[in-house]
Amino acid sequence: MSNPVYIKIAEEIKNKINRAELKPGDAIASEAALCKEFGTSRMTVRKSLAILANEGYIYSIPGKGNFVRKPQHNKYILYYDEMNNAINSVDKTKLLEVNIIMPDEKLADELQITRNKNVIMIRRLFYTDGDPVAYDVKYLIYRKGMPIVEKEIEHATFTEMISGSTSLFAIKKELTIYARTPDEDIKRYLNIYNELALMVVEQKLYNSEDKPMGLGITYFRGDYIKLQGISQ
Amino acid sequence: MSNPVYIKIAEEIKNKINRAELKPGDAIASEAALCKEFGTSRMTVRKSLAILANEGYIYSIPGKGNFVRKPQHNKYILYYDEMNNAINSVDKTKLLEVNIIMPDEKLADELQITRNKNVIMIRRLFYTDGDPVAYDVKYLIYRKGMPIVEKEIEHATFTEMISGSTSLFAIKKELTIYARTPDEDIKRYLNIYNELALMVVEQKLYNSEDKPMGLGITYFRGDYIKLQGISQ
DNA sequence: TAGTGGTCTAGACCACCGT
DNA sequence: CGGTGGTCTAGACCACTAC
Repeated sequence: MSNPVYIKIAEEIKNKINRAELKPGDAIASEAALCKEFGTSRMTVRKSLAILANEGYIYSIPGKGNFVRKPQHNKYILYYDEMNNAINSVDKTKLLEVNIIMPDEKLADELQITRNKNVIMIRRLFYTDGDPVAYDVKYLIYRKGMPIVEKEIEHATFTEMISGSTSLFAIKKELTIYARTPDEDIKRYLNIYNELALMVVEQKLYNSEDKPMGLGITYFRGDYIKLQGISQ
Repeated sequence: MSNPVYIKIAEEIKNKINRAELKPGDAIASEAALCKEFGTSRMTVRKSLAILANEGYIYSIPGKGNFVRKPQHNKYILYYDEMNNAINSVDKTKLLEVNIIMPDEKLADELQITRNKNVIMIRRLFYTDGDPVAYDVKYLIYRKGMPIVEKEIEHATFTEMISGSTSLFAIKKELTIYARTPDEDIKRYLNIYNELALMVVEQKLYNSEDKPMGLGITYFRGDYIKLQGISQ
């Protein structure tokens, strides 16, 4: 164990919190006190505290001190990619339609545009081992420089579609996840003959000015998708 | 704008990345070079770089330099609480059963215990405006000091149930989310008379030694739950 | 006024990488 | 070897809080 000092200090405080010697709301020793206790400089102590703050253990109030935070017991990390999930990955896609459409009221509202703006609609089917597992619709607000080449669109995830025209770092995305029963169209597309639930995932993309760039809705066969989240 | 220097440096580099002047894999200017460029000390520059690293923009290789990271375009933050979601919150609960059981093979396997260990099973219904919206089953490995008081159990979320006996900071949780059609039991519990999909959320709790502490399965009516995730 | 955290400096030594 | 990032020091000044 030749861990840096600031790691050791952070671990020590973390243990105190985990053993409940320090409870949420409690003040932890002042930076000066920690310097003395560990015989180190203030910058080192502050580095430890920065780690704890980053991991959600503590927060600081200038002029007062550092305090133990109430744990965020409902925050999870979720990895979502329409082509890959915990139990399945898409190995083939089929382009059903690419079209320029005028949005209906609901879509115009979602994309925060007027109804006379052009929107690219892309409808696809995703396959695994020859079976259709998901029906996918994407709506993209048309802008110049956008590649509407079928080759590029057919196999791309939502983010990949717009990666040509925008830096991926500048994008914000929102997911909405819910369960539905399929309508007749989707039953036909996904070869559903008996009762089966769908997992629906809506993806909404925003540019760096928080304006919507596109909306994607993917209807997965319930038996072909599991999403997984991990706390913190 | 009287932002600290380290914020300005971070923003400047961030902008270069967002404008694609710096692309994934590119090396950014060395710390010494940045010190000169911004007329500041190395610790200040390093603070800026620490922020960028934390936000996923860059990574560093000791002895080589700092490099622009490929954006994690599939990572989302999800807030999940079995009692509250984007479109609904539970206002009443009903305790169906609390029992000590011996786990079957599947459960014993999930909880990584032998089949002769005691497990607390809690079955509940969640209500909104008088209607049942979710059926909830929790399995907790029994340990001393665990409050099996019905009052405490009836209205608690999974994390709240174990918060008495363990520090919440020490807990890791995993979510598994999928869609299913209801079986006859659940149809009866949730007053489902026609086709309706269920959203199923499994919660698995681990202690600080990564040993399972409990498993919870919540079956939501599809029309009463939406989960939402935000990128980064 | 004394104590707290927030920012910043100008050094230092180290381990690691490339030539 | 020189250049890189990783760690660490011993100061400094500031704004804020509490008394």
